[in-house]
This record gives sequence, C-alpha cells and structure tokens, in this order.
Amino acid sequence: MATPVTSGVTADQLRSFIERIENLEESKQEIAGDIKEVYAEAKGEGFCTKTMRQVIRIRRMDEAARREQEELITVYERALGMLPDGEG
Amino acid sequence: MATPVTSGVTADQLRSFIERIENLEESKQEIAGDIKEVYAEAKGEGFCTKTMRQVIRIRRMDEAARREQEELITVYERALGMLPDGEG
Amino acid sequence: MATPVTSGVTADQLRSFIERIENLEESKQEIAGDIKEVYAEAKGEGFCTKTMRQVIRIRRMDEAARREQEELITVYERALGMLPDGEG
Amino acid sequence: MATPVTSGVTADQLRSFIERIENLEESKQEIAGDIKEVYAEAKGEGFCTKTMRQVIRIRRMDEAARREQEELITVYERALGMLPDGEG
DNA sequence: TTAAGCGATAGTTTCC
DNA sequence: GGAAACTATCGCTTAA
Repeated sequence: MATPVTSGVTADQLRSFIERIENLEESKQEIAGDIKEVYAEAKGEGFCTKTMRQVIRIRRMDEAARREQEELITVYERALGMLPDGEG
Repeated sequence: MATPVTSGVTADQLRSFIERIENLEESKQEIAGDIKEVYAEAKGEGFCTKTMRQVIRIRRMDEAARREQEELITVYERALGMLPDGEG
Repeated sequence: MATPVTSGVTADQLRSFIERIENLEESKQEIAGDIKEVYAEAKGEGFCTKTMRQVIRIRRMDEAARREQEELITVYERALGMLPDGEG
Repeated sequence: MATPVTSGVTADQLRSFIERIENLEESKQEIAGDIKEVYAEAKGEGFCTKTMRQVIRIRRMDEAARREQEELITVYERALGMLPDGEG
C-alpha cells in the first residue's frame, strides 16, 4: 500500500500545484520585463526614469493610504451601528 | 516655445508612460495574488507550502543551470567552427 | 606574521562591531517592548488596538508620501537650475 | 452625555497613546538606522556583513538557550524545595 | 562592465 | 490560523 506521500493521486496534485505556480511566476516575470521596456522607451524619449519611479511610488503610497482610510471609515461606521457586522 | 517639461505633448507622453507602467504593475500584483491563492489552496489540501517553495526554488536554479550549460555548449560549438558567427 | 583574519587588531575590531550592533539591537528590543506596553495600556482603557494600529499605519504612510513629495520637488527644482548639484 | 468616542477626555487620551507610540517607533527607526550604519562601517573596513549577521544570530540563539536553561534550573531548584515560591 | 547602493520582494516570526 | 511587522535576500539601476 502506498503512503500518502507516494500516492499517485497526491503526487499528481502536488505536481499540478507546482506547475500552476511556476506558470504564474513566468507570467509575472514577463510583466516585469514589459515594465522594464516601458522605462527604457521613456528614457529613449528623454524622460528621467528616476523621477518617474519616484512619482509612481508616491502615487502608489497615496492610493494605499486612501484605501486604508476608506476601510477605517467602514470600521468606524460599523462601530457606530451604521452597518451590520460582516458587511462592507 | 514651451520647454519640454511644460509642453502639452510631452506631458501627455509622460502621463501615458506612467499609466502604462501602473497598469502593468497592477497586473503583476494580481498575479502575485493568484500565486498566494494557489499556495493557500495547496495548504488546504494538506501540503507544506514551505517545502513547496523550496522545491520551486530548486527547480528554478536547475533550469537556470541548464540554460547556462546549453549556452556554454553553443559557445564551444562556435569556437570549434561548428556554427557560423551570430547564430544560436 | 599574522594574517589579517587572525590578527589581534582585526579580531578586536570585529568584536567591537559585533558588540555595538548587539547593544543597539537590545535597545531596539526594549523600545519594542515599550510599544507593546503602551498598546496594552490603551487596551486596558477600552481602546481598540486594531483600529489604533490602522490609524498609525495611515499616518505613517501619509508622512512617507509627504517626504517623498518634498524630495521630488527638490529634484524638479534642481532640474530647473534652481539648486546647484549635490545640494539639498 | 457624550459617548466615549466623542468625549474630549477620551480623545485626548487616544491622541496621547498614538503620540507615545509614534515617538517610540521613531526612536526604534533611528536605532535601526544606527545598526545599518555600523554594518556599513564594518563593510568599509573589509568585513563580510553577511557573516557578521550570522554570527550575531547564532549568539542570540545561544543566549536564548542559556536563559532557557537557567530558567529550567530555577524550576528544578524550586521543585526540590531549594527556593521559596515566587523568588528567582 | 562591474561594484555598490537601493528598492522591491520573498520569507520568517510574532501577535492577535 | 491568519494577518502584520520585520528581516534578509535578490535584482535592478546607476555611477565610476
């Protein structure tokens, strides 16, 4: 009798998970490459990529803060009985 | 004459670059989320995600080593006159 | 002649670096403990520490974005010739 | 009658807690910066910071193990009636 | 072209 | 057990 570790079904399952992750990571790397290309293109047009990165970073931080704030408002509203638990 | 920094065309160009990058980064983040989900699913099936990560890391290194070797073989072949310059 | 690795001077130097780092890490841990205590005290007064953490996180993000923006302004000013290189 | 959330006293209390935590976190960040500086200085003197980090980690584990052992000895001593309850 | 500095990401640990 | 903070490693960019 095969142990779970060597069972064909489990092994196939594991293989499937691994392959799904590897495919996703490959896609992620492709997108990272695309991003590099856009920066290279912008640089070729005379833009300062360092400043561009900084702008993007600030916009990302602003967006993250905004989302957190909205979430916080929801927390407050719920605390004040304006929303049922678990909604929002 | 407007300087490049304040010209409408240049500003639009910059905006376009920024937006392209931000969209790509969003896609990248979505994929990162997908990967997390697969790990969570695997964990739910009883697999050890820490080990899975190690396996994937090792496979990635193996793949890199394999590519290096193939590249090296091509270099040797070219050095031996078995391939024309610039091919391979 | 001793090699650099085994030289007394170098060993003393290394020991000194290690001890300085360990002392600093101890101070850092003490402060982390103080933070925990403040949270515990607030909890004892009936405050929701989860929400407090979120508020602090938002304030931190806002502060970081503000600093980046100020830095970015300096970059722009320099680009426009308003500051000499290396200053600011 | 004001609810606790909107009472001036409670708001001041909350503000005070938040500020105390933020000040402590700032101190913590300063120390983290100091640690980075020491590593940078050591690197400038030719030391391998990666190895230094390992050494420090090992020493920390050793210290933790030593404390565990001493604690265990105290437990034994108390169990053997060598110390009054609550001392050590 | 490569070293070094920096930013981002992945992993570990800790807290709730 | 799940989330968040911290740490360490990795890869990119830049400057020499």
